[in-house]
Amino acid sequence: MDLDDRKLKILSAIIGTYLSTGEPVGSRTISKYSGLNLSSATIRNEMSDLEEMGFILQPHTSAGRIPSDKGYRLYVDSIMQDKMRSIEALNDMVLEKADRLEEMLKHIAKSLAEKTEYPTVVAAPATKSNKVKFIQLSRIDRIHILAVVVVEGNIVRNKLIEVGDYLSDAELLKLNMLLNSSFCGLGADEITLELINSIKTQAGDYEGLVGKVIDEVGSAVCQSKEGVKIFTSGANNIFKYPELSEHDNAMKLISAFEEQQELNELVNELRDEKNEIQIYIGDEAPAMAIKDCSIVTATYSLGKGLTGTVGIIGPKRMDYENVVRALKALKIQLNSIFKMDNEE
Amino acid sequence: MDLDDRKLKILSAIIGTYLSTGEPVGSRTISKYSGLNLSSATIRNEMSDLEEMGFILQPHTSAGRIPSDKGYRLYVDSIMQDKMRSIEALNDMVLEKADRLEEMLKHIAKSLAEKTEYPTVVAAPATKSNKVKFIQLSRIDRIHILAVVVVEGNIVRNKLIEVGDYLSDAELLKLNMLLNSSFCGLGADEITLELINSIKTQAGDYEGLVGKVIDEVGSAVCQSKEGVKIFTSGANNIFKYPELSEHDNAMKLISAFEEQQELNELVNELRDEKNEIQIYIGDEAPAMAIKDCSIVTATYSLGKGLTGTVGIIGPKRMDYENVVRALKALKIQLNSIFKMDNEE
DNA sequence: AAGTAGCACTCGAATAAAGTGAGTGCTAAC
DNA sequence: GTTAGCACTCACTTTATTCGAGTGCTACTT
Repeated sequence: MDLDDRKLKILSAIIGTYLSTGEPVGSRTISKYSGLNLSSATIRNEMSDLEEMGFILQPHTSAGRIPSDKGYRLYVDSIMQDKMRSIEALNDMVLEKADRLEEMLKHIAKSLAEKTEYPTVVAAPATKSNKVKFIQLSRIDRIHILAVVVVEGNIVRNKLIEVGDYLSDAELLKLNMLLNSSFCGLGADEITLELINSIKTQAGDYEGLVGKVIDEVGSAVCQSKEGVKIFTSGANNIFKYPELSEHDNAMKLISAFEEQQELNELVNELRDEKNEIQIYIGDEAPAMAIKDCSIVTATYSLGKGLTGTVGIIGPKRMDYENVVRALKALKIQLNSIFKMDNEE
Repeated sequence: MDLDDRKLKILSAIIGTYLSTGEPVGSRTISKYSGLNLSSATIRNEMSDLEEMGFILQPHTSAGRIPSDKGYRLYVDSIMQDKMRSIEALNDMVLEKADRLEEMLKHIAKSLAEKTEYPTVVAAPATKSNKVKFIQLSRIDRIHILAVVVVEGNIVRNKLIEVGDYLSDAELLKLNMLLNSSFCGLGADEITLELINSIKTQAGDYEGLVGKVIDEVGSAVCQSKEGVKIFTSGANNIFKYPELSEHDNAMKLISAFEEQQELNELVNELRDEKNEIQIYIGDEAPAMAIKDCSIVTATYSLGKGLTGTVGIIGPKRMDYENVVRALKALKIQLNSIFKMDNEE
């Protein structure tokens, strides 16, 4: 059977209507409001074909049709682009330039959730090899040393370390110089066990302390995939969509958002090298918790392999057009922000 | 009318039964299982009295009785202590000693939520006047200065500041000395505008930079009540209690947990000077979102006026005994951890 | 051959009616 | 004071009924 133009138009009308109502769509509705000037009977015949082809399905006999995953897929792949209506862009999404990356990401998650009315997930940038920019040990009091590690992208980490003996200023200075001269500019792949051992030896009495600092450097620098920080917002939006707020579904989703574990895996799975916007419908996404949802993700880049992921989770009947548009706009903003950071 | 011993026993039986079943309790149930050896008719008479006195109520005629807020109140105030069964204490709640306070608090919220199966809220310690312990500016690159501020309780904050001109090591050292000698040991009440102005003047060309640092010092030191960090966990537990997972309620609760705004106010409202465990039943707590819940809070102290709050939110029929016990145990643990911190 | 009107049919959802049973209050007897 | 007994209440369950949106099929029109 052939998916001719008319069938496509009808399918588009069905999906469009279903997106906004969430109710199965009947032939009469399409006949009246699609502007195709066809009787409901004709529509019915076409619908019958579309169903046979697997693009739509009936929840039960004598109900209207709803899009199948395959139907949604066709929609986002081909139909959507054709009708990209001109809607005001997302430029009013204020991204105050936060000086801390984390705050900014949190803010992004929140803005996006408010704007789109869907739950959002933002994963912090991760890279296989962040480079160390700066290390500093400071004495806080007699027994506490504060280690501050800054890596590229100006991600700051600090760790309080207890020491047995008092360290003199001179000793601290020596350690600082040792650490900085050894590590600055190095990425995870360049920090070898050999190097670490050599430095520990050089540290002499302070091997323990230096060891702890190096641990921190390590975790700052290699941001292991699993450990990437993610920020979520708008989980409560699921209550706006009846099909998601049904008890079991809601529980799964809320749990996933709280635990973050599954989201983390999901986001990593979905980290896309091709740097484009991606749409996963239903089972296409590798996460049980959202198998009744769709997720749209964008990979943003802060340059030099520093990439993170932004995702919007919604019902399958989510407003793909606007979501995609919002993510595209966001991507541009993020890129420009990073450029600003660099130029200043 | 008199609340004699028998009435008390019956009330206790009603509440006990209701706590575990969540269903209205009938006279026959009490007659059979309470061990009082009274007929259902007698129980009915007593129940009628208890209802008149306001301790229990009927959802509708011909239903069993459920405890009223007043009944719960009496229960937690007097009945509960009498029957403190010996249940294994909460010593298996592992509190790995995290070196960062935040991680520890997060961990506490999580453990507690898992242990009790209720949502939990932990508010970071706040005090009107934390004292500054240490300030340090470091140059990260040509245009970025990292300011690290440590206050008592070893809370570390850092802020990245952009500067127009390159600062030499000597200048940085000078600023560091100026800041440390000026602020160390001071609390929020001692940092006056006069002092700030004087320092800014001394900073000369770097007034702007120093101003930003002072802002950070200010926010670190006075941890303004509203801004206290709170950690939540186990919000998904509400789905275990039908009366809370009903759509509207669930939405309110989940939103409250996500926004944190209302929780923050709540926790502040409930910060208790008397340092004891407190129970708020239903409307007793000043927060709309949890008006159908009870909340049990404990105030923990890390010494020197550094107090935080731990709260457990559950249905009114929550297991007060165990929750109170868990919080008491937690309190002891927290106190001892802090002592360890000090002695080391 | 493509489109349409018409009609019988389906089946979930909404509404109504009937039945069930846990629970009550009251009274009278022990 | 306690209890057995009984009539009564009322949410909940079950069953039956209706309703209507929507379908598939057939026959008629163009």
